[in-house]
Amino acid sequence: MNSVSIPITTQGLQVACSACNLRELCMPVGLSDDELERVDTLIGARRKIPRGMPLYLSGESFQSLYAIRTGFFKTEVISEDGREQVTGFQMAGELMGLDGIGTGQHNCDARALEDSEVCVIPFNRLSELSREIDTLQHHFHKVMSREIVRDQAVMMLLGTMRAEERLAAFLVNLSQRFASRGYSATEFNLRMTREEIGSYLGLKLETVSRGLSRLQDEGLLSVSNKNIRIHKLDDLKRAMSPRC
Amino acid sequence: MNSVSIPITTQGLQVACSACNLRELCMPVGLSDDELERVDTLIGARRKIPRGMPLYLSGESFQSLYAIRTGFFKTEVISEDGREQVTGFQMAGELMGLDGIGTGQHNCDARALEDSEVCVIPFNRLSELSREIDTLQHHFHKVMSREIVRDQAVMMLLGTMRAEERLAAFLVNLSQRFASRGYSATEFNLRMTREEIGSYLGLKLETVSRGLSRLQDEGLLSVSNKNIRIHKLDDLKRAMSPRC
DNA sequence: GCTGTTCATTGATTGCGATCAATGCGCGGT
DNA sequence: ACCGCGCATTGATCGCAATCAATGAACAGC
Repeated sequence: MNSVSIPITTQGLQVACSACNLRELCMPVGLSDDELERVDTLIGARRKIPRGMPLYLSGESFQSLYAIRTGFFKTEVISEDGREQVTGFQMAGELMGLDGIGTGQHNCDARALEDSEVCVIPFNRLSELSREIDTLQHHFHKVMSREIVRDQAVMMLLGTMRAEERLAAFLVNLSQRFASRGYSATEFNLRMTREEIGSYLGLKLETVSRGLSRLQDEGLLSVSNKNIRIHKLDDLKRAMSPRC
Repeated sequence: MNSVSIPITTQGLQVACSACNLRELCMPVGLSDDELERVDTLIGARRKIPRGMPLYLSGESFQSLYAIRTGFFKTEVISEDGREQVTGFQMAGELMGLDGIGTGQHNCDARALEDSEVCVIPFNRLSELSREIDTLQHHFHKVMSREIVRDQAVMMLLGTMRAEERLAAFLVNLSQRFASRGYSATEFNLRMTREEIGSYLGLKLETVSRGLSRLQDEGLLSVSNKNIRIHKLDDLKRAMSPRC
């Protein structure tokens, strides 16, 4: 436990960015000590979000970005005519709120799928600081760009893949993100319901359920409620491609 | 013709950003004369892209963003397993290439659908200048953010809408973009084929064709090859919503 | 002007995923 | 431990869009 050496604030236990174990995920590398110190001042506060509660809602004024410290979120867009769609699932180290910059209002709901904690990053401060620290500026631009690329990958999934392929792609993606955080790539618990998976993948919950059962029958994985054990990750990756 | 008073360079006829009639579309408003002058230096060159030719291809090293001066483009992602999907259609005043910032490589193909001309914006110069000019920085962040929001809207289209609804949404979107450029909102020529529309909307070309015929039968519009005349824009907007 | 090619339309049929429906399971609350 | 409710699974059927197929229209090249 390194938290004993960390300053305690009114917000509770605080870990500076410079000491955060998620640093490689959400901060640029190669900052000088001086720069790192200034980046530490970026984080305005922490916020704990209990499971089921919103971090922000569509229409709320945009002030800050949020970096997930612990937990799991979904973002969901609700259109004028009442359609809902999950646009993403976010986990530790990922940034939320980028969609609010354009209009000054949040454009989707962000909701915790389990008890979570985020770092609040006031956008004004980030803008200022990124004018002074090239590396930070470039890192921020990269993060936004990667979000665009991620969205394009989802567009391709929704536009061209069949149900089982989408499911395989979804699971492989989760697997990789867990792995890059030091968790098992082959065994994990889903934080979201079948319905939320379906909404994200453009499928109905029954189709998601059937797809998982099918992948299980094929021996690629085992499903037990929210627990997933991937037995043949290679084959699962192959299942993302057509006619195999 | 105001071009007689404009400096001529080796690139041919040049219009400074400060004098460009697309300024409101691709540049921030509220710049001082001094700032405007510096923004003028941003544009490295012009490039003419003949119909069918690529502006850039996936995998090429990313150096610049491109602002469309005239013409019409599509961007297309090609996945490892050979799937292709049109991820967007871009017209005058819109920015292309944002997806390349994250990896340093272009991530999709950008191809001219008609003879086109773009302003080349070296990304390094844009980064530098946006460190000095707050307004420019903020504008750039807004543009990126809006791209994310746009992509999310496409995700919703692909995830939740039926064929005819997608088609209506597509046409209404085109209509609005033409209108905001001073062209007719109700009569325009499509620059892309049915197949390209289908790829963008996650439909087959036959379905696109049938959908257009159906909207025509319903009296909402007339189709004659690539020419579209919208008769009832309000009803077309309503056709975006389920069961009407 | 003719020809070949690309693009578009329309019809017939198929098949995947949606829908409707019933049952089962797990978890939180008391 | 029991109940109640949300969540998940599985089956039966339906319907929309994909697919297969044929024809026609537009357009570029010679």
